[in-house]
Amino acid sequence: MKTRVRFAPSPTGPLHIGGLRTALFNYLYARKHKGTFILRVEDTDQNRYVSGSEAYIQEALEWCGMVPDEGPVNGGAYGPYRQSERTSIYKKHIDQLIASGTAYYAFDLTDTLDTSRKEAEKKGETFRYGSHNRMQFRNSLTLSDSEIKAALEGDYVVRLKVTPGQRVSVTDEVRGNVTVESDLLDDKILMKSDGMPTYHFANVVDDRLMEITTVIRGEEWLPSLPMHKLIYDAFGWETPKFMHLPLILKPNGKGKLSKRDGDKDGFPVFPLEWGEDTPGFREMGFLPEGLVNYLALLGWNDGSEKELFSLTELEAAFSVEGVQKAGARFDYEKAKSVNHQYLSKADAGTLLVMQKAQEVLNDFEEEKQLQIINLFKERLYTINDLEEEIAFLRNPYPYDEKSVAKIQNKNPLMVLKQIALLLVNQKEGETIKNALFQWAKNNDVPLGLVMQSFRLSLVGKLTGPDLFEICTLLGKNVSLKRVQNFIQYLS
RNA sequence: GGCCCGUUCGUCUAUCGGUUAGGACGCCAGGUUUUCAUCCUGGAAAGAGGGGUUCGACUCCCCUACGGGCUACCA
Repeated sequence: MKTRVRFAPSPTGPLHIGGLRTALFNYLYARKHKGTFILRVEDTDQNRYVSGSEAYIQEALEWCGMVPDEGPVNGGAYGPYRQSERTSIYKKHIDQLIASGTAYYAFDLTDTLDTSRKEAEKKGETFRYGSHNRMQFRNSLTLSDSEIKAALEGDYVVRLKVTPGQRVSVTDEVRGNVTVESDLLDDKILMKSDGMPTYHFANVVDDRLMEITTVIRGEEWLPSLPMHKLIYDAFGWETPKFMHLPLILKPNGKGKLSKRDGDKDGFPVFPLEWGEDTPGFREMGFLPEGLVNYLALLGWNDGSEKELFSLTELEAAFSVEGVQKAGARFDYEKAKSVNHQYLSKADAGTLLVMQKAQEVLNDFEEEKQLQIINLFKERLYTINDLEEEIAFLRNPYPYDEKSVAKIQNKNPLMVLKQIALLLVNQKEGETIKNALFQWAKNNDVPLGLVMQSFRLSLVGKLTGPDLFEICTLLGKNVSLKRVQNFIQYLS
């Protein structure tokens, strides 16, 4: 049987990296098994629907290089990939369960249930609508045929009729068997009063109809897995395989990663920007390869010490055995470090089209842009670092006071005048490096003083790439001018 | 509270009964005939606790603790 997996997000806002990683693992699983990667949109909650999120999700997947093989627009043999467009399918399947007696109508008011819930809570218990109390409520199990017929004219939901006294056991590919007593399970609502299916029902029906072979999703679904099994059972269907992924946790503190954590500590939690106030990894200067690689490492490894994987390498290396059981804390420093590796290896052309590079390099001529990128790329953790790195190219001011203080009383003027002299006599295509070093040696001038004075005049501080490269980049005239300016400043 | 899942350096992780418990990020110290957020070398840093099983447990089992998730007509 051909492997088919699906990534099934809800369009309730931007996809965050937890969701993106779920998508990635689905994608990798599909590629590894030469299967099909499907994007299904679970838009059954009309209240939480946020327009633009579906497009966002697609753009994010595309940016990462994970384009779905099916969905969400190209219909075909499996019908629509948006659940809101599949309501007739769910209706048909609900009727099937009603007919077989594995589901029933319920007419209870939300208020009634809320009250029951509060009463139970007062007693320190959890309210459950199930075999022990379902006969106390208004539903098609307790009402007469004529009452049911009348009630069906108004609002109603459909609930799963859970058989008590059985052990429900399902296998998860990552954790092994998960077992729960059916007495503990709710008669879950399968169809809401607005006619939309709940997640649980739509999910099972669609996974079956779309011939999904392995369900790969976040660990938050693990507790409802036994209930899903019961829905499969109600239809007499075989279950697909299940793989529940560990959650991505806050960098520090309790709980799973949320948007607020990013806002607080200044790191992105979304792949792409969502509105102007919320930049994504792309806007923060990440290469998609860097993000994808880091995300793959969060909760998975290939059993070796290898850490750098291209998407293609991941497709081959991915395996269920390597999936971690415990939640993984998000670590922005590590993410940047991975990104740094990609940045330093990427070719200049790739880097130049990145947002920030465009922005800060725009007014240089193309050849200069390439020179700059090549000189600086090994120093960047994100492409956005470029802005600060090259700020001195426009001007080296203000001079870093601490650094100036370091050399001030060591007679830097003598050195600077010599540098100026060498620059004046510098020929096209030559560097003054050798001449300068030779002079320093002959006159017993410490090299540290020479280099620091020179760097301070060109850069304004004591950091940056190779100084003579910088000198070449700035050109003879600008370099000379800066040295003269610094002489003036010190005098 | 109930149920489910988990637990190796601060963090991500290797180990699938016998290892000086390895790597990466971060941190610290050196080095790269100049700086540095690059690069190289070195260092500090871990099996939650208690019981078993076994000749031998980080590894298998149980208990406790801790962490996470779920407990909606949200997904």
